[in-house]
Amino acid sequence: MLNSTHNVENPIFQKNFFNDFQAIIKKTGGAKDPQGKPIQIKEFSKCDFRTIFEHYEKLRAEKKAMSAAEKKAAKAEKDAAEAPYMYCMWDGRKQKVGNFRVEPPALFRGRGEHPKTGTVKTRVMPEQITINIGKDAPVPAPPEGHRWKEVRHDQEGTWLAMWQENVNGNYKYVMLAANSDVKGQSDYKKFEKARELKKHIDRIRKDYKKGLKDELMVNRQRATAVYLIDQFALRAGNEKGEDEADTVGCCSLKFEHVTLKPPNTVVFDFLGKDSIRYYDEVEVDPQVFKNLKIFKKPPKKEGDEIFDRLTTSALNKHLSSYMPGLTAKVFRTYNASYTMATLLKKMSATGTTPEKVKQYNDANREVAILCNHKRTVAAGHADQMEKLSDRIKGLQYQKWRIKQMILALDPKIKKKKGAAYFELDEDLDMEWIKEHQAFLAEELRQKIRKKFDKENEKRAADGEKEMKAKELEERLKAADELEAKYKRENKTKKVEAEGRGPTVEKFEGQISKIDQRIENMLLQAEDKENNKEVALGTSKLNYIDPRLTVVFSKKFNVPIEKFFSKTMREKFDWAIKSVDEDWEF
DNA sequence: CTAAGGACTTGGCATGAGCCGT
DNA sequence: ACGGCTCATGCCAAGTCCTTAG
Repeated sequence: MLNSTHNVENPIFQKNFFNDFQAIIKKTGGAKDPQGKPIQIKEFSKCDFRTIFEHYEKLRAEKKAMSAAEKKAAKAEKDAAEAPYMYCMWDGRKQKVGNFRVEPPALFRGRGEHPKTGTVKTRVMPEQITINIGKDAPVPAPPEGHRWKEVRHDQEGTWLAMWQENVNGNYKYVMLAANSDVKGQSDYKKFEKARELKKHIDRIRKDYKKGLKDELMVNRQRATAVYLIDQFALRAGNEKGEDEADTVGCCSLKFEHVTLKPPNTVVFDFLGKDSIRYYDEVEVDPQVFKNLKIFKKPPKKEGDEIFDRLTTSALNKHLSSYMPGLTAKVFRTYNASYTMATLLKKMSATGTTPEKVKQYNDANREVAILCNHKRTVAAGHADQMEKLSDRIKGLQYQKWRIKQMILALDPKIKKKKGAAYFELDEDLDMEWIKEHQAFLAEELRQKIRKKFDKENEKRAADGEKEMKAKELEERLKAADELEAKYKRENKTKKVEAEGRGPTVEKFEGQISKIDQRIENMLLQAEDKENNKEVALGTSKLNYIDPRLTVVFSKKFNVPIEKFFSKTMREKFDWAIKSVDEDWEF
């Protein structure tokens, strides 16, 4: 991780790591110099860990350098070693296990400004691990010379093994994979619960609207919080400890996270789960605005909680009075799925498959934005967009040339199709075209060289004589000719018909193919740009009722594979086989 | 009531397999 | 067949929420 400068330069990371490092050095007999004399290690900045880093770099390089056959063999070996742990028997049925590997030792990183970043996460020993297994099942043997912490026969829990991690004292569980029966059932239950909320939502909304004016401050705070959770899909916001990153949700919002702009605009600006920034400027119900103003009234100041009379458990207790099992997070599921359902319903079934997929993704994106699912813009995003637009332009240019070839075959077509048809696209100018032509020529040269080298390699291998450099030069002339041809075309604005037996029909066929490719790439480009800082995966995986996607797929006749990957199809198997196209959320 | 314990879902991101255009 | 790139997948951290203890 020496290349992970973002972490390594963080002073908290350094301090936490160095404390643990010194303790471990001490515990393992102290440090020695090359002569074997004991020495004290006192300063992090004087330590050079590069040899460790280089060691791992070397291993990486070796792995990368393996031949395809070696890689295949290594993978087969790994698969064989893992095979016994991949599945378990659950009530007599074979089920896939999710995370069957214990987490290896590492430096804890955490997200955001985590006070414990850099701490050494130690190796988990069998003595720390509790096994949960059927009463009559044979207990798997711990590693030689070790024993399990405990063997339990808990019928209620869904975990197979459990341990406590040393950095934060969190529990870690080995559970079944997402495609297992238990996980599928609980997923189904989750969405059914959200659907049930539909029957109560009007009453709840009416109630909290009324509650916004409640005399009792506790109730008024509660109603305001439910309003925010329902309208803006905020998380519940449990209290957090001193030794965790400072993030908030609804109930833990602080004074400085909410700015009021009269008459009724509210600006939210805070770090939510995973220290992801939530920023939104919204108009709210006038009474909500008034309430927030009251909740922020002096002597309240920065650092104080807005909902000081409210806890998540009180809020959830209240919610459960409307409907058993109703909690804050159900609103997120409900509103996400409801939004998706509404958007999908509005769609028309016209267009090509990529267009329908894009429409679906657009709806998916709206849900992701609602849930504030973000990602950092990929490092090469701008470059990638540039490249994509160049490829589109390249196709437009290619199309223009083919059109000129049609004219070369039959100049009379110009009148028939209209002159505009044969004009250059407006985003192509001569400067770009010249650059592009140079690029195409260079590309051709590279190709020729590569082919030449390859043929020579083959000749050498077969014991034949290699071709001379002269031959390469000869071949490279093709690129020069191409350049000359472009030059001529630039001058005369005419393009000779290329290919064997060129006909207008053939060219038109090529053009419509290019048109289709351009269309697809434009969609792709738009999607990419819109998605640069929105993560669609989380909402698709956890919030949008998969049955909505199945219905859309059936109704609009788009294969489900366009929306769900293989693992997702397995996870949502219960949904895929349960609904027809009339199903509604 | 609060705090801690415990079990489960949700979340972003690194990575590596496989896909796609050439 | 190959290399670049995309996207699926695994990883594990960080939430939610229930239960239990005091």
